[in-house]
Formats: sequence, C-alpha cells, structure tokens
Amino acid sequence: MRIITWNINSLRLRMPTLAKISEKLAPDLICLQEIKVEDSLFPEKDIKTLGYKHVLYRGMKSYNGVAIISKVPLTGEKKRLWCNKDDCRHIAASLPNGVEINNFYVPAGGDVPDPVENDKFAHKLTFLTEMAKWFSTQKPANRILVGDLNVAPLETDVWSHKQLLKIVSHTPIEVAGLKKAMRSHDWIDAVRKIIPPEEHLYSWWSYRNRTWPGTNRGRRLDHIWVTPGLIEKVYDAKVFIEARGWDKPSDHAPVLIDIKI
DNA sequence: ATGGTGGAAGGTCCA
Repeated sequence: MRIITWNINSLRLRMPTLAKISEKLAPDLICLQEIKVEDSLFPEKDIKTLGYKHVLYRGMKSYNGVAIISKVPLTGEKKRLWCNKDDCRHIAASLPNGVEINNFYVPAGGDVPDPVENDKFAHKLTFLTEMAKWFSTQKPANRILVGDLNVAPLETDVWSHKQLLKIVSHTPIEVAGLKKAMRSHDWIDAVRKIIPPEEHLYSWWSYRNRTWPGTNRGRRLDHIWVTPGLIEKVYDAKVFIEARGWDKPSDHAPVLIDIKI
C-alpha cells in the first residue's frame, strides 16, 4: 500500500494538482490537511472520479479541515474534539485489515514561542499534550499516524538547527511535546526508518522565501509514524519535493510511505 | 528587526 500525507492548503484550489499527484504516484490512500472547505461544499464527486471511492472528511469554512480519501474501504470513523474546539484537526478510520489510520493537523502555533504571550502557541502545546494523553489510553493495535504536525523534531529536519531554535516549529518545548506524544504509544517515525536521521529532509518551504529551491530553507513538518508491529513492513518512504516546484503549489510537499499491509 | 507570499474571504485572519 502506498500512503500519502499532504497539507494541500485549499482542496478546491488544488484539485488539478491532486489529480496530477494521484496520477504520478498512484497512492492507495491520501490524508489531506488544510482542505479549507466546509463539508457541504466538499468536492466528493470529483474526488471519487479520481478513483478514491471511500472518502471521509471533516471540514470548516476558511481554516483547517482534514480528509482521508482512499481506494480501499474505510470503516469505524473516529472523530473527537481536541482542546475542546470543534476545529477539524483530526479524523481516523480503519482499513479492511484492521490497521487504523489517524490524520492530524496540529496547530501551527503563531509566531511568538511563548505560551503566556501567545494563545496560539499555548494551544499547540496543549494539543500535543492531549495527543500524548489520548494515545496512552488507546489499546495497542496496528496504527498509522500521519499529518502536518507542525514540528520539525530533528536537527536535520530544518535548514539550520541553530538559527531555528527560537522559531516556532523547532523550539525545544515543542520538540519535547512531540516526542512525548510519540512515546505515549511507542510510535516509530517510518520516514526516518528509510531516510536516515543524519540526512537533511524537509517537507515544507515558506511561500515567503522566493529563492526556493536555491537556498533550500525548508523544514520537515509532515510526518508518518507507525506502531511497532508495522515498522518492518515499511519498505520505502520519500518526500515528493517535485510538487513544491509546480505551478500554484502548496507550501507543503506530499510525504509518502510504501508498506506491505 | 522587519517583511516577505499565499488562501479564503470580501474584514482581516491564519499559515
């Protein structure tokens, strides 16, 4: 199975790009974030035309929103509130083989890395804490977690570890929060199993850096984790960087794994 | 330190 996670930054605007990615990469299942469309306007028919007959989504007007689009059936849809907000940052479902897919869009956290001064940063930290708590209560199972987690945990997940230490997405407190969430369910970073942690790897490049890709000032904000029973089944992983260079790109590139399940 | 660009809006807010 080929599984993709992609922060699409507007599903409706990016339908042609989604079609192109679908054609080039032939995924079985795609988890999308920042679809930015309320459920009543979700382009379900167009998505099904692309071959994804099984579609789950949870969207709102203008902001956030997640979807799972799949060629294989999805059952047991899970939804819940995070940080007591109904802001469409998580959706989960099970595959026919029982593997559960979780799709997350963690709050970006604003600009100031101080939870006292900046409510958005506080929200992000609380969200990561809730992820850890929730997963610690879930029974062991074969699970995959993907999404825009808005944290670049490794030094090699950013273009300059030193220069980004005080930049939201790479501050020590966020990295600690993300690592705690990982430990809460023995999650394993499937992408880093394939692409060694020593190698620099990014999935996001700001729209504000007009020199892309020359200076390559990226960050790895998009992740794919699996539970221990699945890690040996992961046989490939990559960031489809090419898509960041296409016309009207999302600022995130798709991230994928190939897994024998 | 600042501002740079893009999306959904049709104000600004958010990334």
